Amino acid sequence: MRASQRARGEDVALVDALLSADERRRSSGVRFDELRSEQKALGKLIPKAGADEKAELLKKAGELAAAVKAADAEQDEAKEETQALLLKLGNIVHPDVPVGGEEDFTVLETHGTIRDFAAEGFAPKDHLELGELLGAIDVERGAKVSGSRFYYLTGVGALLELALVNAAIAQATEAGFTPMLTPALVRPRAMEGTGFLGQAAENVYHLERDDFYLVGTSEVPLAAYHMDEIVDAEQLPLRYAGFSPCFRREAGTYGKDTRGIFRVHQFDKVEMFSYVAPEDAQAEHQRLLDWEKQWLTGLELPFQVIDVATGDLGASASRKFDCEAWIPTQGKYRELTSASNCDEFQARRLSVRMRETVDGKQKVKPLATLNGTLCAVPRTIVAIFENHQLPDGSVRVPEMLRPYLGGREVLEPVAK
RNA sequence: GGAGGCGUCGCCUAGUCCGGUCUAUGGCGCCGCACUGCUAAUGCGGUUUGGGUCUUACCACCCAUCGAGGGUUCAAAUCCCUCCGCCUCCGCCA
Repeated sequence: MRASQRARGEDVALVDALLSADERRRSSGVRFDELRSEQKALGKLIPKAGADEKAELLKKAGELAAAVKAADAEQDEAKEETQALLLKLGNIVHPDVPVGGEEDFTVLETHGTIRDFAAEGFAPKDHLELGELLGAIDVERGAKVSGSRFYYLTGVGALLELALVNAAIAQATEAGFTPMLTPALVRPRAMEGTGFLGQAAENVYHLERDDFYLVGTSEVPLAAYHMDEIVDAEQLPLRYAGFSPCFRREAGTYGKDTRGIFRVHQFDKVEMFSYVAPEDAQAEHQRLLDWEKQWLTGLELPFQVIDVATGDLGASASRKFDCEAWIPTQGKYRELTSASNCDEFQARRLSVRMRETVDGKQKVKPLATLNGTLCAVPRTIVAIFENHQLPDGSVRVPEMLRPYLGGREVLEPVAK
């Protein structure tokens, strides 16, 4: 069930059931084809037949029709079972992924320098305290209006979000991504195909009356963008930078990260999404990670890159690299971005395929999809506030961001 | 929200009233070949997608596919139902 078990091959029973259901699907399909062929041949004779001959033929045709119907029903049933089993099966985990739970990740790289606040002679304030001093974050009214884990970004906080989003979209566009504004409400098929209705389902908002799901990331509408399409190999890679609100129920996180805006029910995010040939997926995964590193480096944040362990992978990723920024008041690295290689998992479920020519023959096969966070706004704000704070509660604006904030170099506390 | 129209194998399109002759028409585009200094033009042939059987491979054949799913029937692009999408008009609205 868990990814760590998948890695050790404990889904063997599921795979066996899947294979046998698929074989049943195939064999009943063959039988259906044969019966149908017979039926068609007989059907051609009927209009031409004489009166007495006709009665005989109609009787035979009636029997054949019943047999066809039965074979068809069996085929449908086997197909359904195959599909149901397939949807239960998680992606195959990359062999290099560390086995274990959330804490069993491997640190791949460390970047930047952690500030020594003691040496600087002051104790760092946490992001909420800073946010309130700057007039940037209002969680009290967020809770009044919408409940816990909701917030307002106000004044310079709102400007900072817009600056971050613009900077992120600019970087992605520069790298060749097509900017996309996506739907935040999707149909069940998009949600299921992307892999969010499995063990992640409890964290998804659902609008029962209209049977819409609120997306937790623009990965969903971007993955489903080419649903049921066949893409020419020459068009790959297709790269999209989506910007959308993200909604997460955060079930089972009571008491976790309750302060401030680190973990919230609604936030905005710029997400990178790639469609590539399967053989190019690993290289693309690395590229997505590189773009994330470029982004965090530009924001002058100290961070580490981890190889997420099997138990924390989710259903759709075969491998996941997270970039975790240092959060001074927590004394640890926390996830800011996440790059997943889904291989053909999502493409199979959403029926996105590629057409390539091999030895002069056209071949259609599933392609690979990958996604990576560029900027999840609230967490990025948390990291910027805490890492770039000054003794008086001001926050230094990283140089890269200044053009997007009207040249502002420092955010300063406002009088209450 | 109300009323009406529409959805055919890349694009356009015939066929749907009246079920079997649809193995889905024609044009455009595209691919191949021929012809021609080159190009163009012309002629001939090919050109939905998926699955399967057979095969070293090529080929050949079978089944499904006329927006999707169901139903009626010996037989459905064609008749009936549900759903999805698009268009027009009305209402409401940022």
